[in-house]
Amino acid sequence: MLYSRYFIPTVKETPSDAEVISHQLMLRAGMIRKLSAGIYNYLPMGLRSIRKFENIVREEMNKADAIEMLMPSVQPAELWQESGRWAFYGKELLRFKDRKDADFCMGPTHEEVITDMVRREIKSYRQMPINFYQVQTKFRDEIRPRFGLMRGREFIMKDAYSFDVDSLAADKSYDKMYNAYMRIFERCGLNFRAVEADTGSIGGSSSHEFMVLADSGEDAIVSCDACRYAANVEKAESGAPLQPVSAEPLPIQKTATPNMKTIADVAAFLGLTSDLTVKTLVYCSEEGDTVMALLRGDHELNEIKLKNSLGWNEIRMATEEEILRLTGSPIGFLGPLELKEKTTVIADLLVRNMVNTVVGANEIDMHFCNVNPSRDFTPDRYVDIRNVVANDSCPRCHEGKLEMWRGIEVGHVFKLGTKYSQSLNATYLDANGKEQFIFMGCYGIGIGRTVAASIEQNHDDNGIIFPIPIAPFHCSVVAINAKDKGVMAESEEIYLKLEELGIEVLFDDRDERPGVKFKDNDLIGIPLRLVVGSKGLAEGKVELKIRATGEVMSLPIEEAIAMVHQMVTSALKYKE
RNA sequence: CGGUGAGUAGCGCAGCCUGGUAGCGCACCUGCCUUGGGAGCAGGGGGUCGCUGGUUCGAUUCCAGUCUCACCGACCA
Repeated sequence: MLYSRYFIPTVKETPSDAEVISHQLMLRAGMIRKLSAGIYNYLPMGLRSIRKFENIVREEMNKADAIEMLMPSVQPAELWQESGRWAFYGKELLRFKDRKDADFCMGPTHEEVITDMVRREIKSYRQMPINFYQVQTKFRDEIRPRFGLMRGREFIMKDAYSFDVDSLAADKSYDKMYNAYMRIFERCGLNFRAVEADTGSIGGSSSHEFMVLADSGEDAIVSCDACRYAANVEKAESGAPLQPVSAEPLPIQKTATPNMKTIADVAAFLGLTSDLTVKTLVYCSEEGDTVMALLRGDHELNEIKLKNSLGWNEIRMATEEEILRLTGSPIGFLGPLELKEKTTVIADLLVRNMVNTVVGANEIDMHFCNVNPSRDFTPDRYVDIRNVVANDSCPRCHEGKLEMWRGIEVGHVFKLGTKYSQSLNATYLDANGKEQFIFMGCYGIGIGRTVAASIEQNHDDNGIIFPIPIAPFHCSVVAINAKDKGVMAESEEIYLKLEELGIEVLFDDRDERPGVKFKDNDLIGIPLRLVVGSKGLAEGKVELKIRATGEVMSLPIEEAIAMVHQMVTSALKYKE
């Protein structure tokens, strides 16, 4: 490709509205341009990288016996009403009407559509296992789109759906996809973790997320430093053992705590550390049911765990008025004792063995001291409802400690069970002629997001450092002086030879000063660069620079070509 | 959805308080010069000042409405 005839609109200045590095660099390198909030044009360079990654995904999907197809991005409301998600999905689902006033939506995912197709076509156990996938543009009307391709509203996703005769077979399909995902992200040279995850609005029994480690990641994850346990904090189980009872219970005592509304205030006022107090939170369901959650003072509530333990769809903090009605007290002095109205009380596991702790008295400026669970109050249940923290002991091996990371979710695999096959009535006949529900799994990869995550992980002050498998071009040939006929002729010959070898080359033939060309080539992240100048040519040499390491070699022309060929070939060959 | 802020040339910004018809840097075009890390000189093109209405002799500037965008909040009892 001739740079002068291609389209790479680079910019020197960092656009003011781009916060994270990948967004800034994708804009500066001319890969994307914003059309509207969370909606982007993919310019040629951006598209090339995206296609590269898509094709890696396709290769691995095909290798894992998934079959490519393509479903529509516009979907009829009926299917969503049938599955129950038309009501459940909320505002993220972009809905609209056609000219006949019929309801439609932009597909945020395709479980309904694929299940509908499968229930019409798959009738026998002989037709399974089967797994369909597609690479499709999705639309989710995010509350707050940001970070460029990282959290767009319109985005490209690979999604796959497996169909099996029973749970055991479905587990096999799941494992196959899990392994394919491992290969995909390894092939891209990403530093990532597969972690246990909550299933969220997709539903299902269990799932793993594939997380690219990056400080800018929107998710917190933990991994054990001794065993293989790793999980999203939303899901991570608390493995900390109960503290042994260390003190004699003292008589309960009501104490004035004027204006001490936070745990930190109360603890400081009483001369305690916050882990010796109990914090009380009140939450409500959509229907207005309330629940009181008790946690050790230094811990955070995990809303997802609480929600799941109650079996509620949605959860929100109670308002001041609701709290006043329930406890008779303003915020800051809440506790499980002497409630005005009866409510469910759920305490975190670690609250059970606390001794002589502190809770609010449900009365302004008052707390109870020397409170002892089960003696002074009994929660309805003790459940793990807190967020794990760094250095918690591992819930699996109990030997290691948990480490915390930030991660970007680039892939997610789910075991769906029969959730959708039941709601959409997708059944087959087994070997005994008996009708059974199909077992499903679904598997997503954010295509654009993975490219962004890769940039997040691979860049320096000068710009992007693409790994060869997803770089828009493998190598650039930079002619130092476009007016020097000898340099141009030699550059072109090198360019053609490399292309003949199947290498994707960007030939920078522009009539620009060398500095401009070097800056652009660094910014757009081409992994290998051959510089052709008159001085080097006098000795029959060109310069090979490796973007990632900064390593520079002056080599005879043929050797340089061979070296590039060898480096590209070995980078693209994936070792099993 | 709430809070804050911003919309002026392709990009980044100034001007607005104190109304008189718009400017800077980069980018772009022409010419000269230059060619190993975003050069220099000279000349030039490009703006319904987000949109609608109001006040005024006159509005980018003041007022009202509206649209768009960005940032913050939804880690707390």
